[in-house]
Amino acid sequence: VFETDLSDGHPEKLEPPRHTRPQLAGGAVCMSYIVYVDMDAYYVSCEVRDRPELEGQPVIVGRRPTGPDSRGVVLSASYEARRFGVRSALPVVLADRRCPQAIWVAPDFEKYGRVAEMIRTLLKRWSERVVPMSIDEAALQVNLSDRAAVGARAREIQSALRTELRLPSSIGGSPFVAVAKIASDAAKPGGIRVVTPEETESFLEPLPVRALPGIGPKTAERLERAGVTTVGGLARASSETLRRLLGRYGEALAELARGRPGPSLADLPTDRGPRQRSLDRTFEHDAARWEELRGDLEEMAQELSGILSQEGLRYQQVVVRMRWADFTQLQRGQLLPAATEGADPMVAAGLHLARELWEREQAGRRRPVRRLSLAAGRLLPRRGRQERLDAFAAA
DNA sequence: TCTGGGGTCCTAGGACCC
DNA sequence: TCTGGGGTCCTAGGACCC
Repeated sequence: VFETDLSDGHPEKLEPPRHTRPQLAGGAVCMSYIVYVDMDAYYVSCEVRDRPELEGQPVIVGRRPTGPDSRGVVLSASYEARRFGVRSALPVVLADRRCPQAIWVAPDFEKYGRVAEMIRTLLKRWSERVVPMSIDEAALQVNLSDRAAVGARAREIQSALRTELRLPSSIGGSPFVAVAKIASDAAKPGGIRVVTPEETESFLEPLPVRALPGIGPKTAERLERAGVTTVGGLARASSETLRRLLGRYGEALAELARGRPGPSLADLPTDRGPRQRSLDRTFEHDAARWEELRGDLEEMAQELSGILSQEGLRYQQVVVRMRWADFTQLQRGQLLPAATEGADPMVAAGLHLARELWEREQAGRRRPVRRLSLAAGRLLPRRGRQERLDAFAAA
């Protein structure tokens, strides 16, 4: 999450922000801290919570492979399992090979969502501003400006999570959201790391560029080819180099590397509704016939529209994605004339789009399909008023 | 080593509008 | 008949995150 493009057509954004933004240069005024809470081995911890006998065991959340060509990856691994080289995103086949004695637990996402709500409720005890950053991470504005006080607060929070919810966590502290997150990573597992403004540069300097949120494998590789491997190196890179390598985004990353703030917590949206809902299905064996795709797509549209209506959401866009064995993928989307609900328009649009992608592939390389995805976008909350001229008929 | 399922944001090009 | 400068929206693809 970085600010970019401040000047393009948004003159109001050039004005100083309403709130006090922490500053590094020019004197430390009101360096109010952010405490960043990141749960350890979250899915596994949720399971251990319900089954204490799993404590201290090598536990893997994921679907245990049934054969050598089982598809799937590990969702979460306990630290005991990690000792065998098992980690999230590792193919389940390899995980089973590396740690045959592991205890496998099938994922229960509803549970993880419920527990996440409990965590957020607990965190609100220490701050009115709790911003969920993902299912297992949250940032809190704590209105403290002294490292000892922040450390003490972090210990209180960590101990409440452990005793009241029986969940382990790692906590980072910094006036800057991104630095607080990086500090929580550095504190894993089970630790607390507070980085003062004065320490920020020396804390970041030696880290690999990959430690910065927003730098993934591709960007790291591009940087490495230019001789930039550490955050310190990134901070020292010239503007031209960054622009050439990473475009406009590069400047924002370098600012972060130099220890300057990204957006403040007050700028991060807390409870914006979802942008998209989607379902993905990876075939056990790549699909080579249209009938297989069609059947699955209809099922997925039924399920997805059901989820949306449960959430009270209408959709105005339908997107279909296909991935082939070589992992390349293609997508086609369609904007509907109006926000709508129910399965029928989704089935119709989905089939049309999938057919288009399918025909295109049949005209060319005719690869079988590995994964099929269906997404609904442009989501709007359902309201009780008429949205379409022809809605009278339905009413 | 062989890669799931769910999301987010950014960018570039084209169509279109005034 | 050929044309500027500004903007928005849409689509597709890419990178990243947990």
